[in-house]
Amino acid sequence: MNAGRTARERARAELTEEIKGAARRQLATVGAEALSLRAVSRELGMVSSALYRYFPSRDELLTALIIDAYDALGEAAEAAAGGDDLLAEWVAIYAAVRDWARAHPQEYALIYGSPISGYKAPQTTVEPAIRVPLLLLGLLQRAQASGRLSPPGDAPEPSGLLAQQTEVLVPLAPDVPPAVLVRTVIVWTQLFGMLSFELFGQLVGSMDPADEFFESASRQMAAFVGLT
Amino acid sequence: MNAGRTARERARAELTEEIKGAARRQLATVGAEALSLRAVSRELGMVSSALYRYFPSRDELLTALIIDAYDALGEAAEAAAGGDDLLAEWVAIYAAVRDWARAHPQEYALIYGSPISGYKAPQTTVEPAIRVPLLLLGLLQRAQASGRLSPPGDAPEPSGLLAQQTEVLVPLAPDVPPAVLVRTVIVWTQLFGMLSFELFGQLVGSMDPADEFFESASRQMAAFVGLT
DNA sequence: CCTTGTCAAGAGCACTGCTCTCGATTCTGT
DNA sequence: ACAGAATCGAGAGCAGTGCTCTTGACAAGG
Repeated sequence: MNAGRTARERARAELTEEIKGAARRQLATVGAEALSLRAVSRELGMVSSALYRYFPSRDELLTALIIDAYDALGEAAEAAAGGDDLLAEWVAIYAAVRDWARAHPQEYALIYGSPISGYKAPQTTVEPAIRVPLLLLGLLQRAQASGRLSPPGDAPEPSGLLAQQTEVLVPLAPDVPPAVLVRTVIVWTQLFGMLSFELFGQLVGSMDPADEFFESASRQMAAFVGLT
Repeated sequence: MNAGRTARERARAELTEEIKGAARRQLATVGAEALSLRAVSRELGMVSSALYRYFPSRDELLTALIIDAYDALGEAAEAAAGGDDLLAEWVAIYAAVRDWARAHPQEYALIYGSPISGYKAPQTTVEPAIRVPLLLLGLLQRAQASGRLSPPGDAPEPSGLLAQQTEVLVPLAPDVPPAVLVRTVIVWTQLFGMLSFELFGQLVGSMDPADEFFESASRQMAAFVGLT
């Protein structure tokens, strides 16, 4: 693990982690757009310009934080997977995603909120970003393999461009019928839409606190994709 | 309409609008968090401190823009309503919401993106914020009244706290059964989750462009709430 | 040992939101 | 019609920001 060769390299790796830690701590209190390199450097007892030895710009620091956040969320979700009851697993994944998001609202906003102005997400963020939908898709694939997936009869077959786009998802869950793949995307957008509404305050006054609504939604969405 | 009494008041109202216009224009290019009072004042050929005669702070300006955005979106959605075919109306509302959002991505991000750091939405934003869900709910109420609503049999009855929260929605659509009210909230979160994913780049690589996916989702969500 | 690369520090640039003061203008009550 | 009050834009200034460039100290490898 700690195979940093020279003392310099080890010191550099450690300091890089410390910077991210301080940045994450500040992120949690003031939010992403108010993240200040100078404040981070103050917390670490160094001068702001020294940070640029480790991150060439504020955006690069944000990118590192974004990737870390996607990975943390992905790990939290994957930790909730497993077990024999697929429906219980589905509901547990929903709950784990929500728990992580509520525990790290600013990091959630960083990855699912409005894009930072002038900031273009590099390709490296794509892979960690799709861990959760991939997890759901994998669950459905296992369900299909074990005969626990009953595609609802009213799920329309995708056609045209939509069918073409659905093709891309087939390798990820070869046995899941296309109609269910489309529904999985719908369900995926519903999950994070619901979460964003809760965290960003759109539900205040109606479904807040959203515990029971969230659980009900997770079960209804499971039924929607045919998971029983 | 233009009943500003004194010349001062008329000038003030006009300038207030001009400031919002310039701010909106800047918003569209640089985004919300990079909206600069000084840049707005420069565009208007005045000094930055003068803006504080019209908006006590940057946040107040943002609040005004937020309310305007909610209202613009609400109007766009309401303009798509009407007609005799309720299902077509439902799909048209979805399309209108999407069209507005894609035409005004920064204003959309302003209201449905991550909350601005340190900014607390005042109560005045609530009413314009719920115009779209209210529109959908009203449509379902009309559908129920004309017997066009067939609540799916598998829609679970809300219980406990969820049932209690659903009560709040009953006055808005008295004839719509509680199970459908819960589903309407689910559908509402799906709509804006899907839209946020498209606009914020989460769908790139899978369902982008999302035209066909969006239409399919709108129809499947209509069926989900029982609209035929 | 001694060159080479890396490091933190500091000064400085252009920008931000916001406050305060200062005259000038406009409105309002008499 | 005129005096006092309210409102206006302009300007200077404060504390903060991201970022760049230069300088001198230190460690790594030949």
